Amino acid sequence: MAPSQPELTKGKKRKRDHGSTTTERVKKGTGKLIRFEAEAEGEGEGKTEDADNKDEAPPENPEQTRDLEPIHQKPGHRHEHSHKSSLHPRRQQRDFPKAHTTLPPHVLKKRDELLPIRKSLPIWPHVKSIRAALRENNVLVLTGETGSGKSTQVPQFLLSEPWCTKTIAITQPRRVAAISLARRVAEEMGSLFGNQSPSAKVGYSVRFDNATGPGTRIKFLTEGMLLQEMLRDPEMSQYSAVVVDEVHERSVNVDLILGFLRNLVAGVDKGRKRKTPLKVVVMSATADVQALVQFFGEGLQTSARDVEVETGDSGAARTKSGKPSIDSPESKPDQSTNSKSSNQPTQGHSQVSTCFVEGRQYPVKTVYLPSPTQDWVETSLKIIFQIHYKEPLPGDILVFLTGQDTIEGLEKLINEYAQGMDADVPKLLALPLFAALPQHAQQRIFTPTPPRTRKVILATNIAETSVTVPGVRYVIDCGKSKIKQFRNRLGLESLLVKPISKSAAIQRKGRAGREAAGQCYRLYTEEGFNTMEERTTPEILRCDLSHAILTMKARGADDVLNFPFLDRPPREALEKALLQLLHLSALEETGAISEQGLKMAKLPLTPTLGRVLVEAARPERDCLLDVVDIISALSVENIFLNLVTEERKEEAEAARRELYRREGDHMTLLVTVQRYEEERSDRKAWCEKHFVSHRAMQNVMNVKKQLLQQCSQLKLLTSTDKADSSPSEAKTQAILACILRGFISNTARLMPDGSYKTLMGNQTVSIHPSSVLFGRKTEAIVFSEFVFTGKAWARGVSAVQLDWVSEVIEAIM
DNA sequence: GAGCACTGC
Repeated sequence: MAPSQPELTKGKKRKRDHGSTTTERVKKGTGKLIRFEAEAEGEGEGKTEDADNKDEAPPENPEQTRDLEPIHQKPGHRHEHSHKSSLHPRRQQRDFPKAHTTLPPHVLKKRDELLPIRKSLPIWPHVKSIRAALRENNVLVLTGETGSGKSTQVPQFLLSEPWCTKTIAITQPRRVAAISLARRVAEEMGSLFGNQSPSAKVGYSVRFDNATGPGTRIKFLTEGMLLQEMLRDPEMSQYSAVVVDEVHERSVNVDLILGFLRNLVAGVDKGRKRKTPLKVVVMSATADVQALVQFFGEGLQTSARDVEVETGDSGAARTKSGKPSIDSPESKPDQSTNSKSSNQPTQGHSQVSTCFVEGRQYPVKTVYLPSPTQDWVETSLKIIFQIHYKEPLPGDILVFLTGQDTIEGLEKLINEYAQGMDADVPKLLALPLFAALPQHAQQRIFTPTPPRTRKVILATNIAETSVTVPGVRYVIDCGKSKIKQFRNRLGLESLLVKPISKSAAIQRKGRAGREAAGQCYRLYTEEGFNTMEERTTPEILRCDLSHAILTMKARGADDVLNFPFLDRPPREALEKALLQLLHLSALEETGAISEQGLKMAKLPLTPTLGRVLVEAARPERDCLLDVVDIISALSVENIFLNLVTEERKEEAEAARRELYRREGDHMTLLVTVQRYEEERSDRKAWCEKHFVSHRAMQNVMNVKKQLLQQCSQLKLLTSTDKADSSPSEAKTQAILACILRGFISNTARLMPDGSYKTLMGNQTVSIHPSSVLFGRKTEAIVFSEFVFTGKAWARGVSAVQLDWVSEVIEAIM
């Protein structure tokens, strides 16, 4: 039962990553960071802290970090940079606030407190080489492991550079990260934050929340936000540099950003050349340096060849021989920055620099199972109690499982077994953690552990990247996760339990070594580990590409088959998506983006939902406001609460009956949103009464507001349409026609045997039990979601007439 | 005839 202890580490004294004197500092620093991450999870975002000093401007001191003694210069003694101002009129134009006043004392104090922590970060000694690298070249690939400090320090290092006259953008995959990093950097710089004051130098931009001002020089934003900006301002004229962080996570958005940036720095975008070059820093945790360097290096070389052809410049000819630097960082651990352009001084800016920064991590011992198991719940249970009896407190346990059901199963078992423990054994506190859990329940992992208690956090993938659980010294990893996979042929998504990659396993293990030395129990054998894929398949290789391609077309990247992909999706997947966009009339027959397609690309919606919206704005449909309500409800998590017990389910059914519509789920959503809005006194109580999620409804209202704004910007909101509180028959038909136009590939007809078969593809589908049409028979259905979980399910279903469907199909084929 | 990893605009 007990997993074997690995012989390698047994009895051997574990070596720390650093000496004992620095350990204290490190611990202090780590602790701060974790508290700060935990705060960011909460509401309010601490915006009040500096609020009473709104008018006080911190000193502008661009030189401050240059000599590694940034903060020790007295405020007010700032350097004058008249030469810089005359060289860069843009800076004057932006009128970045100047420091005529002293800093608020508490802001100063905080800044000075943080300085020693900053200085102890592994990235701090690299400041000179990072700056030199970007003076020499326009692209830097920086590899920094967890805890290196790259996300907070790199933008600060670059701010004082002569080329940096505008703003630095730094992207994050998640909202919380963008917001909390911005707050941290503001504190470190002794600046106010966000839009507290026009002089605030650090800000962030995430959906529904833009906290930037005229003085913003460092701007943290989500990847999606940057992409939207890139559609509106193709040259990225407000930025001197773009830092792309967490590239190793390889979201579709990051892949698009990298492709666009490569074209931009290489100047291959037709007619798009910036006056001053854009500096690009690509930051990644794992050592994918070679692929990234090659990716940008090839682009630069192509452009250098173009220059040669155009100008006949003999100097440029030499670029051809200048290969991009492809040294792996591990091979040169003592040489922090590599650049191959030094031997070709005439060829500045045509190469890619690399930099490797070591991480900060305590050692973690790995323990494998002697033989494979299928029963993770049972095995986890044994290991949890084995750790609990054997290892001293403190030291919480983090268990990685695949989903809600296994988590709840294990939680129940732990609680049962824990009751049988002797009174002298410390208590065990099992805490589930998954995204669908209400916010307050998720917050429980951040509350201090009660005395003589060990926390056991039972988590999904959410704890791998999104949430940092404090206090963990033991990790149990089942080696699997649920992965979404798009099937091109069927056009449906499936969620499958699959083995994780080696890099994910290493990431999970690392969660045990954030605060002290730890242990990682892998519920698989060492051989099992060795057979795992090296890295997780990037999302772009396993998702529906229609949205990505629409974005590319909207940005003028017309030749999608030759787009610079870091990983090129199979031709079949690209063609499938192009065809889908053609059917949606987002593209012309020639493949060029249509006027309609451009509007769809600018909406924060999938192409299908975007198409529904655009259709609703047409005069003959004239139902935009109702459709916006439906789309808003479809854009958020399920607005109807999931009930567990049979009794509560029946209660909910009865309470919701007045909302249900026989036309299907879409009209039911419309009525629910309308009734919620009609409720003027207590919407929260209304939600509780109808078993509707209040949080989800608040999100619906946010999305609705944003969509209406964008509709008016895109000149879609010009109709005479009025939302009726009870849509007429004709209105209902118009609404369903719009839904059909977007989801024509998601239609099915009733077969004589009572099953449904899709009209395009002849696939059997079933109406999902969550639908109001579950168990009903109607001649045809249209559905907004098509998922495979053991069986093909249609979710978000409306009843339609077969001849409506045929009409649309004939029109587009 | 019964289900849902995680982000994000």
